Amino acid sequence: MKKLTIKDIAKQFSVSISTVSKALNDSYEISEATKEKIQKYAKENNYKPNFNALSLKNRSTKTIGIIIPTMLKYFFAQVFKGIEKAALERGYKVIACISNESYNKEVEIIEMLSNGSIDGFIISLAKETELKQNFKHFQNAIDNDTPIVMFDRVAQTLNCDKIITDDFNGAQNTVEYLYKTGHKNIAFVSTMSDFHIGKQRFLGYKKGLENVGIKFNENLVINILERDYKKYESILIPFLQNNKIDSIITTGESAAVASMKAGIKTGKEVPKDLSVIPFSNGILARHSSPKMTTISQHGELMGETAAKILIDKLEKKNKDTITKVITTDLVIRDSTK
Amino acid sequence: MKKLTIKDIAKQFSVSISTVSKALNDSYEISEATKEKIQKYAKENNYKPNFNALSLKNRSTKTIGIIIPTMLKYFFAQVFKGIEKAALERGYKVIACISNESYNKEVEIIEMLSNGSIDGFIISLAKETELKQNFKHFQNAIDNDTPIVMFDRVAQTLNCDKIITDDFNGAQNTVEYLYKTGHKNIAFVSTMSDFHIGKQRFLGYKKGLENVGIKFNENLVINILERDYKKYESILIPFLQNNKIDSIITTGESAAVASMKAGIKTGKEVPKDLSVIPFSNGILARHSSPKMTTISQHGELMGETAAKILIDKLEKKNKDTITKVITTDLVIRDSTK
DNA sequence: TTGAAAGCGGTACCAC
DNA sequence: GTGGTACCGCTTTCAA
Repeated sequence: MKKLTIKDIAKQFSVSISTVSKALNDSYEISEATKEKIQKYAKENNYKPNFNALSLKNRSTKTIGIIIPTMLKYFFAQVFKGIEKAALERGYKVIACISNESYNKEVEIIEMLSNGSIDGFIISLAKETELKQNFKHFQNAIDNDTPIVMFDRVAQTLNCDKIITDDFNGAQNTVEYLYKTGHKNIAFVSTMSDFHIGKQRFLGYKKGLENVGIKFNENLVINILERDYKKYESILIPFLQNNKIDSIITTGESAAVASMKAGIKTGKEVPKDLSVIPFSNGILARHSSPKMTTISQHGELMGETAAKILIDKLEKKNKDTITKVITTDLVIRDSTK
Repeated sequence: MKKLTIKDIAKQFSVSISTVSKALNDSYEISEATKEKIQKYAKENNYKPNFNALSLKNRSTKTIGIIIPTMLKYFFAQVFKGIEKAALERGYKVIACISNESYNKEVEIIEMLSNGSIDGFIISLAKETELKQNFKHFQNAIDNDTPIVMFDRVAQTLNCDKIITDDFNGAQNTVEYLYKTGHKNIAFVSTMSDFHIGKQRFLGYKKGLENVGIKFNENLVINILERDYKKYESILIPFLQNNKIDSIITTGESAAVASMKAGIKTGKEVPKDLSVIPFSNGILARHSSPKMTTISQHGELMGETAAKILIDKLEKKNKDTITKVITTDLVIRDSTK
């Protein structure tokens, strides 16, 4: 069964295609009688205006391109959910692409979609791209009138809308919280020291220490490569043995789980002897034992916000370039005393 | 900067648009000299044939529509990764939509995309749809020449390609494995007894018991509603107290984590007194303590397979309706003795 | 109130 | 080797 077109309907009623088009769009030019019968027929036969014809005509696809490093991390899946939801509400579709942390893949995807497939992009940087600090492919898109909204891992030097987590304050507040609940030897475990957001979290940690009057001790900071995820525990055990530590802030969940395990293996009880708080987005935190207190990031809200800002821009409801900060919340569970 | 079109190039060199079109497509009709200069100019100015014009002309969008219940479960994220990868390799884009387990949302999405936006669908049923067993919206799409490939949660009664996990054998083999490693009181915890795949897993469990000569005991089977996920542990504690159980197979990760916790709270050691094996897709299993032995599902492979089968169908490389079974693997970790 | 025709950006057939 | 033109499905202006 071939799809019904305006032409078919026109033939059916022996009228012109313009009459049908106007009738379907409820134009005042067309008589009630004609409109009614055409609309009825269209509905009954499940007529749908062809997407590509419309997009061609309108020079607008009502489609958003998403480029994210992975869908396997809960945070990104959450953001995606938010984007998809907000987009659909406003009649937009979402083409989702995975960069796999690769610069080349990112470039390819932009190329592929820069042919009128999409009206705008929502992007979080691939690790490689962030290290390279090469944003030509994005600048290109922007120059071609394709707006970009970046979230979480954003290109500092690129002039586009941005949604970021309040990483600095998140870390700072957490240090203060730990201090208030009786911790004096607060360690910082980072698996993203190369990333801008990793640096912000570290700076927030330092500032937090300063605020409560604890002297910064670089021995209590450890940077681990994310790709060494299998060795987290074996790296953290000596770290805990060789230093006096009563609490740990980590930049992610896996490192927090490993910290708790390392703590237990070095004879500490969580949270009695060791409190652990990750920046996190939920899934492991809620299933570990004990369940973890987290610096929660509101991924879904980030996604919704990104979509709204992009669509506002596409529909000219907003012309300025804005950077929106989404605050973090400390969600208290059982890994802190 | 407006996007370059064939017309612009034609004007630039004072030739006709057909000449440009042919030159860009490297037609033998055009002189080398002309081809060269036009191709060079196009490349330098980043010319890209307009997607919507092409789709309109070719009646093919090279785009796949995905409808899945959620992206927050690791399994679905894995499948998505596989689809996206395989699709991109063959020059296809992917529009991803979330049904949120809702029948109405599923219908809406199909409606939205059935206007020439996509060439075919890859779908995993929303829970509501599976309960309703109402597949009209899918049948509609198929009747309109839009092929559908279903995976994991498939519509039994719908005539379309399907990719399924070998749930029955996965459970059966696991029972046999547990028996061989010295377990006699094997329990079955299901959080998807309403789903077809849940039933298959249960039947496989029963068959496995039969194979090794253990009499089926319905007291060792418990069905929990997934929405009661917060109560898993409190439901499982009496289950473990009131029955003699030395091992548990669960249909999902969360229930397995809860089983281990319940086991510990009732004085059992994992895996010494209690072995736990979930059907699973990895993330919690690898971070729990102890790490869990799993019946692994190969989500990414499922996704790749689904994409390939759909694209083969779209490109007429395959006309038959096929059902492909992806086998499970028992991945041994530390939750079994 | 209805219809003809141009145009969105391409491709491809047919003339020249 | 190059150009004219119809067509993909739809909207919109202008004329009837």
